This record gives sequence, C-alpha cells and structure tokens, in this order.
Amino acid sequence: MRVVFAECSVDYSGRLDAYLPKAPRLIMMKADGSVLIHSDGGSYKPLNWMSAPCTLTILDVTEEERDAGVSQIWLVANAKTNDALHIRIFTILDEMDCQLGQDPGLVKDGVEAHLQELLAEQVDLVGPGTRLVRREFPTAIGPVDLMVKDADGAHVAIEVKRRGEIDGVEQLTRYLELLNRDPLLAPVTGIFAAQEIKPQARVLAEDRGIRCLLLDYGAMKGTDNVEDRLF
Amino acid sequence: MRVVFAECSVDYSGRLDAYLPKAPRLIMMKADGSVLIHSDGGSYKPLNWMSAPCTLTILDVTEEERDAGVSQIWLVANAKTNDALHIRIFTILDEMDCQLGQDPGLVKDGVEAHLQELLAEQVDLVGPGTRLVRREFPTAIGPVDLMVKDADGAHVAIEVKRRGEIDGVEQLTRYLELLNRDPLLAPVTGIFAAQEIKPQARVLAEDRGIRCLLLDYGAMKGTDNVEDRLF
DNA sequence: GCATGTATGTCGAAT
DNA sequence: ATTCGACGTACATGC
Repeated sequence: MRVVFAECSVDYSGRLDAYLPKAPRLIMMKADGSVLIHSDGGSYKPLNWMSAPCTLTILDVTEEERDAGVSQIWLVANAKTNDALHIRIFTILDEMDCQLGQDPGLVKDGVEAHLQELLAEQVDLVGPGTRLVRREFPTAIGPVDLMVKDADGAHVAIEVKRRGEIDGVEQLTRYLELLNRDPLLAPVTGIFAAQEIKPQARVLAEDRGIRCLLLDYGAMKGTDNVEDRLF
Repeated sequence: MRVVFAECSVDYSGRLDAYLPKAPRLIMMKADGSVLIHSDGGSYKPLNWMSAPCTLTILDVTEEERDAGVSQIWLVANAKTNDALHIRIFTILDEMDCQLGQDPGLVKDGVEAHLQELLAEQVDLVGPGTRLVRREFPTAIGPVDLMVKDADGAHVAIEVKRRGEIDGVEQLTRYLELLNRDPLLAPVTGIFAAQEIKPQARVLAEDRGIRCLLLDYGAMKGTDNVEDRLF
C-alpha cells in the first residue's frame, strides 16, 4: 500500500460525474489497485475513490497543465464499467509505502439473528397461548422468519427486523399472499416485529392488516439470561 | 491527519462486537478525532472505524500485555453512544503527519435530484400539454417525485430514478394505490421515468399499467443550458 | 432534531 | 453472474 499526502484535484466520471477542486488530501493506493481520496474529516467514506478491479496509468502532462502547476496525472480506470478517476497531482507533501499482506479479516458478532432466536424462545410475547410452528418456515420465495399459531390455532407469519422499514412490510406482504394460497395454512395473518418501526412502515403495515410488534432487545436478552441461569 | 502503518489488533464494541486479529494495517487518525483501520484490499470501507465525535485516550499497557508484545493501547470512544475501539499496537512500521485543513468538498452532477429538477422544468417530455402540479407531492407514505396533469387535466404521478429497478416500480405502485383513494385526485395514472430501465422493472411496470419513460440526461441538461442562454 | 429517501452505497449469501 | 437483504450503513434534505 502506498499512501501519499498531496495537493491534488480529482475528477470522477462514471455512474455520475464529480469533481474535487485543488486541495491537500490523502491518497491511498491499495495493493489490489483500488484508490481512495480522503480529506481530514468526514466519515469513513472517502471523498472520491475507485474500487478494484482497476488500473493506474500515468498520463502525460500537457504544457498547459504543467504551467498551471500540475506535476503528474494519474488515471485510475475500470475498463469494464467505464468508471475513471483523473487525479491531478500538484505537489507531493509526503508519502509512505508498506507491504501489508492479506488481512485475516474481521470477526463479527451480530444482533440481528439473535432477535429472531429470542422471539422464537419467547413467543408468548406475541400473545398468550401462542405456539411456535417453526423458525425459517419455507415458502417458494424464501423463508418466513417465524411461523406460529395463536391461541385459536390460526397461523401467523412473523417477519423479524432490527429496524422495521417499508421494504420489510413488502417482504411480509409477499409471504402472506403466497401462504394464503395454501388451503392447509389459510387464513394466515401477519406480524411485523422489530426493535424500531418507522412511522411510514407502520402505516403501510396496518393498512394491510398486518400487526406491528415492538421488540425490546435488552429485555428479551435479559429474560434469556435469567432462563440460562435457571438451567 | 496522522497516518500510521502498524501491527495491531482491534476490538470494536458498540452496536455489535467485532474483532481484528493482530496483523499489519494502516491506521488513519483524522483531525476531527475519527479513526479508520484499513487493510491492503477490500473496498473504500475500513475494516473497522470510529466516527466523529470521539476521543482518543492512551491506556496503560498491563505487564501481561507488554509480555505479549503490545507496546501501546489506544482507546477511541464516543461517550454518548458507548461505542469504543480498542487498538492494540504491537509495532509501528512507519508514520506520517500532515495538516490538510478544511476540504472544499465534492461537486456532484447527475444525481436523481438533478434529474427530477430537469424533468420538472421540461415536463412536456411526458407529453404535449402536460403541466407540473408540484415536485415532492406529499402522501402519508412519502412524497411522490413529481405530480403533473396531462393535457386532459388528469393527474399523473411520476417516479424518477437514475436506474429504474423493481423496487422503484413497487414504490410508485404504493403511491398510486394511496393516491387513487383520494376522490379529489383519482384517477391517477403513473409514469416510471429513468435514465435506464431494467427489463424486469419495465415488464412489471407495464403489467400494472404504468408507463415507462426513458430520460436522456445529456439532452435534458443540454436543453436546460439552451434555455438558460435564451433568458 | 427527527424522519425519510438516496447512494459511484458496500457486502455477503442464496439463487 | 445476478438478485436480494442487511448495514456499526452514511448522507442530504424536508419538516
């Protein structure tokens, strides 16, 4: 990886066009050819970048550009997608180079899957007398997170999300439409369960007769721990 | 901005827990306190990071950790969100420091907002005699990009996308369903307008009686410029 | 500040 | 290879 502090201007052309005026920035060139242009603030997202696969070519500097103070022009391009980054280097302030090698990678421990698991264990949160049929109940268009039966024995499909947005309601709607075609299951009602449900998603869900259920992850996890201690 | 090549291991704890085993990496510390950990590959997204606002504290290295080769421990934390990054530095391979100052920022061109704006100005592209009612026409489930009236005075809802895919058609369908319940508006027809429309999206749209309209951004921008020159 | 929609989203898994 | 859903999404914008 090569890292350069330089005064530069950058043009991106591809899915959109974007331009960075001349200013001092950090340019990171990774071993796979990708390039990142960072300023001294903002988030982890670079101001501009090219993702691998791409290749760096050093272009000729025209007389005119040299007079304007451009010392080098780097073209970083992806031949396949036609994306290209033109980096005009005025002054290189400092640079480093280092062989880092392959990274062992990030080990994650997520919350998302845990919610479904917890609700399957604490299915009475849906309503008294509710029984779990199965998790990841299969349908032709993908598995429903939870299939349960309510106290009256009627099927209820539950979509579990960390954050409940409109897409999730659409997903559950598709499942319900399909499930209700099966005479062995119908009528199947739906529950949209999430730690947080956006107002628009709630409106859409309730408009479609889908019940919304707010999940308290902390409390559910706490209940889970207590049970763990009992056994 | 300070940039360090170092052998390090990193622990993140916050919305999830994640761990990076010991390996050589790039650590970027920005002026606003944010920290990025990059490997020599992957995309522009760092392996791990902390966004501003956050503060870096240098922790004591325990005897045990020193024996394991840890020379420094950096704690990067956001007091408010309880997110924290523990960076254990084993060996610093190289480093640089540079004052970059405030960046003038990225200038973008060709995003959806611009398309919507252009179509609002050139609403006759929809058909002769079409008039703009308003942009961002509000509904309970979100704003419709453009609401227009055709030559016959009938309402037409337009969804503008850069790339027209299935979820865009779904979005417009939801709006149409809602809008058509309003007797003051109904009947409302739909137009799916995009620079590029995926075949599946086109099939779905037309199946639902939604007209597809391909937008030529270059031409629209050109027309815009010509008009600018006329006035 | 909250809520919502877009993104050069990225990323991974399943089809 | 493509599609789909999740993301520590980030980010701008309207309210």
